Amino acid sequence: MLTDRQLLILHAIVDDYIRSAEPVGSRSISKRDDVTFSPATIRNDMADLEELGFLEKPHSSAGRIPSQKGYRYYVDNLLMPHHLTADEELDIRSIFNDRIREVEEVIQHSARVLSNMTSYISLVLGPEMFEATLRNIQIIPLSKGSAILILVTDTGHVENQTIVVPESIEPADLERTVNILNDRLMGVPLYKLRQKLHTEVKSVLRTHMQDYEHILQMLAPSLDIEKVEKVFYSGKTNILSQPEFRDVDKVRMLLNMLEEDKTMHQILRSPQNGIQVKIGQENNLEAFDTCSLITASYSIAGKHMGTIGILGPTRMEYQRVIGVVDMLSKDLTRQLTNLYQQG
Amino acid sequence: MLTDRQLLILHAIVDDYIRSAEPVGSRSISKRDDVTFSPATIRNDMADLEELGFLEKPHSSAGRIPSQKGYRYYVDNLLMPHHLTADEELDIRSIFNDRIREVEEVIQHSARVLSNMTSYISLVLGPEMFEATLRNIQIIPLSKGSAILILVTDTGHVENQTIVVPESIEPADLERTVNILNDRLMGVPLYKLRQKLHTEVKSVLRTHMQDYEHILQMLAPSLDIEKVEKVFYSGKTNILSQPEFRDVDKVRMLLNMLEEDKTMHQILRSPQNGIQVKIGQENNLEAFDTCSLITASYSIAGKHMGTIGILGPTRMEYQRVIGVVDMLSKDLTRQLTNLYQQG
DNA sequence: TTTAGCACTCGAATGCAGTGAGTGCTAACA
DNA sequence: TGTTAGCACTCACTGCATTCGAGTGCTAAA
Repeated sequence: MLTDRQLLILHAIVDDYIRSAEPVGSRSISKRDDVTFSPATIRNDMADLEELGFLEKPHSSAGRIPSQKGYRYYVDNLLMPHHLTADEELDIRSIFNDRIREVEEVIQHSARVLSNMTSYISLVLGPEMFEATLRNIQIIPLSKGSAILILVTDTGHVENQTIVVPESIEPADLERTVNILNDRLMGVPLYKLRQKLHTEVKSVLRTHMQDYEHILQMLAPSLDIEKVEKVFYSGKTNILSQPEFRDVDKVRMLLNMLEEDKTMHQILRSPQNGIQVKIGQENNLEAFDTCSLITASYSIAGKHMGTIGILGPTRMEYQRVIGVVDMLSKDLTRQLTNLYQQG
Repeated sequence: MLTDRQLLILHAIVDDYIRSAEPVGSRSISKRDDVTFSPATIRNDMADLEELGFLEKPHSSAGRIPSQKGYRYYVDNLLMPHHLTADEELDIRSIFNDRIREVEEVIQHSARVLSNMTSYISLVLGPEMFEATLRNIQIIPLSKGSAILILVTDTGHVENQTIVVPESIEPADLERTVNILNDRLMGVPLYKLRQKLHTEVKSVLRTHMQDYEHILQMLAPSLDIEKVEKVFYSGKTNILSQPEFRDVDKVRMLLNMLEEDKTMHQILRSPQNGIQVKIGQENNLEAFDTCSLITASYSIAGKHMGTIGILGPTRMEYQRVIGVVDMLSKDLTRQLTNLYQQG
């Protein structure tokens, strides 16, 4: 177990390093108000902390920097809860000041605010529309052979696609089809649409419509909702101000990774509630070896919607970021639930 | 006027510099197959070209690099038309291979292909829905106090917003309202919706609906379509491979500029037809001083839709990029027109 | 157990030749 | 008169030696 003094020193080193990005020496720590020991004493404890794996030396004549294990201990045991400043509260409030027009708009706005507040990269997954249920379906004829198919979910998400309408199908047929679809598919989760289409809807269509084969063919590809959701980012350029990203190659590696939708999707998809902190190699991704990821999920009426998070260097202001992300995810959940809860 | 030899040398220097990004010396030019003069002769012409402003020296003992004026002359007078390679044609074709589900999807896909082909940043403005006309309007009730309003344009664009529904309005009222709106607003350009709402629609609503004031209030903000369209990018990280962007500060300046939607919007908005090439300071934007922008517009059935383009260093492969952008914009126009032309 | 003292380490900064790619100028040449 | 060979000159870049200083580890004294 670590002694009180070792804890104090570890805490001081992490704090200092997060602020300055420079290796921390024994002398500078001994000068802090909350530290009363001499540099030599601190050096001894630093050597111990290094042996235990909490600190590392960039080279033998430099100060110490926290290791990944050091950050982990700091986050798990030393962190005090963060009380949002008045400015921070205002920033978060500002998201909900405007009239909410669209869920996605709010989420993206949140990402923007988050990256501005923290100077790191903010990431957003969702809203997760896969498990949402269908509220309404529309087909709007556009030209001779094409129409727009629109799906509205109970969470207010709108999905639209162009579909090709076979010659043989009349506007009146489309109208009847839409009525049948709304009648039979309302309340069905999106991922079950395809299946329902080929069972229940098929048999109903057969009894009512002459050309039901063509209609089925027209609808099938559109109702096969894919599971891939886009990941949104804000503040990608923020990391360019961080000293650990002075190196263009490192920046490129990181930014390229962010373009890999599948990987990022996987990393962000965490149905777990509450704040999650992944430090350095805990992300299991080479490009993120020197980054930390702080995420929280948001939901609508208890239904998991997506994830919002912050990506920064391992040398990150954990306390503040955790506080802000936590608050924002809770506010999001409350406000969206408020707006969309089943009435 | 420039002599033939000077033209040859200017051409050679620009070509070489575009390839190598290194100042070009007289000796290396004299070694080219198409050049038969000695380095000394070439030096004389280089001095002349410098005096005329077509070339510059980074420092007195280095080779020459093209000036902005040099690039301009190169683009205007020396460039040969580019014949697309088989691979390039394939890449462009690939955009239209998949079933087209959405205009925006195609446009963004185009941007991605374009940035991959060129290794520069591709930008896309549009599709321009401001002048599109309304094809259909829907209001889908969501919960007690909220609904989704959906606008479909003749170009297949779908716009949706959440609206707040006053307590006093019944579902039946909404349905009647939608019918009136479709009856009166179909074919109206989006930018005239607001005006029409307060004149024609207002008077019709008054005669049919008891609570028309509330309904107007509910609709007004949603039909006030803003003119701001988003600019999409692809390949932002590509410039990190360019030697002129070794400097993180320069990268940050450029990428930050790309986030300024208003400025970028203005820069890309050019109703002019055909290829446009803006070199360096011609962009009138400090962050773009060492960049060139190549743009072309695309349209649907003769109606201007948006702009697609490439942003790279002034040391850009003009010939190839111009060829590719030109081809793509024409293909886009053809394919989209095909799909959405008034039937 | 803590601290003062001291030798030691090593990266960063500085100064200084040497190198070489490139230039401009002059004089000779076709 | 236009072209070219020759040559002195410029200047970024590289490598090397030197200094500087922040920081360490160790030892011995308090």
